[in-house]
Amino acid sequence: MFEKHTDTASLKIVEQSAMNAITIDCAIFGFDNGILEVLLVQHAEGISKGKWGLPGGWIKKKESIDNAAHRLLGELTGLDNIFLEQLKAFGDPDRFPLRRVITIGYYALIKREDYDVKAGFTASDAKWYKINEIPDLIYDHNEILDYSLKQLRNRVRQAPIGFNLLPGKFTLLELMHLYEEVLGVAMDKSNFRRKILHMKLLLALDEKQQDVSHRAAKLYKFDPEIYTKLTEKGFNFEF
Amino acid sequence: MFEKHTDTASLKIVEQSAMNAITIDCAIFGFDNGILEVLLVQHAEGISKGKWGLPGGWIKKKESIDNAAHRLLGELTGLDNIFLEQLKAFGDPDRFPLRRVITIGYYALIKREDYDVKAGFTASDAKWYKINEIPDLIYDHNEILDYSLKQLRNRVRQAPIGFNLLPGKFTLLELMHLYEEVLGVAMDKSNFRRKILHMKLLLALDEKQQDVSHRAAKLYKFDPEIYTKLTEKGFNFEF
DNA sequence: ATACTTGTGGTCAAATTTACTATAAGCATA
DNA sequence: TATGCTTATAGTAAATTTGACCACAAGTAT
Repeated sequence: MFEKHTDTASLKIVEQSAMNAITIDCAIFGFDNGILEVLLVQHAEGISKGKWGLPGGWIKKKESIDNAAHRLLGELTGLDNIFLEQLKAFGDPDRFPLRRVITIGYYALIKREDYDVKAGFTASDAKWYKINEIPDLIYDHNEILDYSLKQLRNRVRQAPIGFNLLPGKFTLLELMHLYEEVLGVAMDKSNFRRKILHMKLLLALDEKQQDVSHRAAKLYKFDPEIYTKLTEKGFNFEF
Repeated sequence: MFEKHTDTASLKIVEQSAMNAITIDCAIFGFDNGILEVLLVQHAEGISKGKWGLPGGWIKKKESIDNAAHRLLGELTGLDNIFLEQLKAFGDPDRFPLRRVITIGYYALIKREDYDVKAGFTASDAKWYKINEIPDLIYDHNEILDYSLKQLRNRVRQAPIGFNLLPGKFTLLELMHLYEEVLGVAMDKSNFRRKILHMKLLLALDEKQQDVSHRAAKLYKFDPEIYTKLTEKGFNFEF
């Protein structure tokens, strides 16, 4: 289970089977209604009781740090095969108030439609926050989150990881809005359409939007085969 | 002092004042005569005696990991203010043979003209290796080095960090050769010249090459002021 | 004086980007 | 059913950038 960050309590939680000076903290991004959000969890006890932070936890002695991150992520969201990348290690000597703990930051992208808060986490435990309405977080979690966002903005321009935030089928305009929101820029829909279609990374489906009060747009899906072919040759996702 | 990697010996080296399950390993790149090289150090004792690896060391209890990396780098090369960036943490459970140790990878770029192997490191202790002539390294250091190289190739296209490998004054062709070597591509000197000058990132000096047996090229230097201005606006260093 | 090497300044066609305009398709309302 | 509203989709023309060249300049070496 992802630890609900605690202070003194967390010290007791470290079992024999876990590394005791290294944690994992993860910024989980979701995209809902055109808005980029991040999943935060609330401290249950300790000196930071009531404060919010990134979900995190300990690394077991026998698992790799990537595995630990995937395990923790699965325990919190119930999701497997989530897009997850390591950011870097954060190691200020007094980032953690009680003793020296280095944390390894990760960021994850999930499809909100698949997500469901798991048992053990009530609505008051875990909550989505808009990325420009982030409160004061515990420890150095604001710094980690800022870095995550920076990294997300960089990576999204290098590789088509943005798809991990969208449902399986999406319209070109939804995709464009995602890029606009993540990168914080305005785009021209006509030019975006031309550019993205020209990459041949999308598969046009024989399906259209439903229940919209205007002309329905064609739905597309992302073609992972073509993607891997393109990444081998190296390509650029600038907009 | 950067540890000359040892196995059993290194365990004793960890003093009270250092974290005992986290190390730092650093890929130090240099550019000499048109060739990209990396600085490796040799094991003095232990089960990997004679094998080469990345220089590394322990993190003191009271220093940040960035500071630790800078300190270690200074101890080995005698250089301050070196360009240094964290890569990420490497944490396979059995990457280190004797117990669980997570390492934080860094990469650094240094100007070979400034570099001098420090006392305590003889020629047989530390040596520059061409990046396509890397031997089998200890532990997971080949993986770390591969990742460094990948990161260097990525970063060099995003930001003008390549300058950290060149002397203070350089010709446009030297700069181009650096990019050709790092990225492994061939470029057109005329087009390169046009593109790089168009960025207005270089300051033309009133000086020319000396002692060359052909027409001397104009020397340029990198203008950090213009660079910071440009980075704020965001720019692209693709070639 | 001549050949040789590298530096520097161009050209031109192709490709891409940017800023628009125009039309199509569907829904909502009068 | 006609009219307008909204979004989807297609196109166009100018500006910019790229890629593949060529030509001459400025030095060295013979």
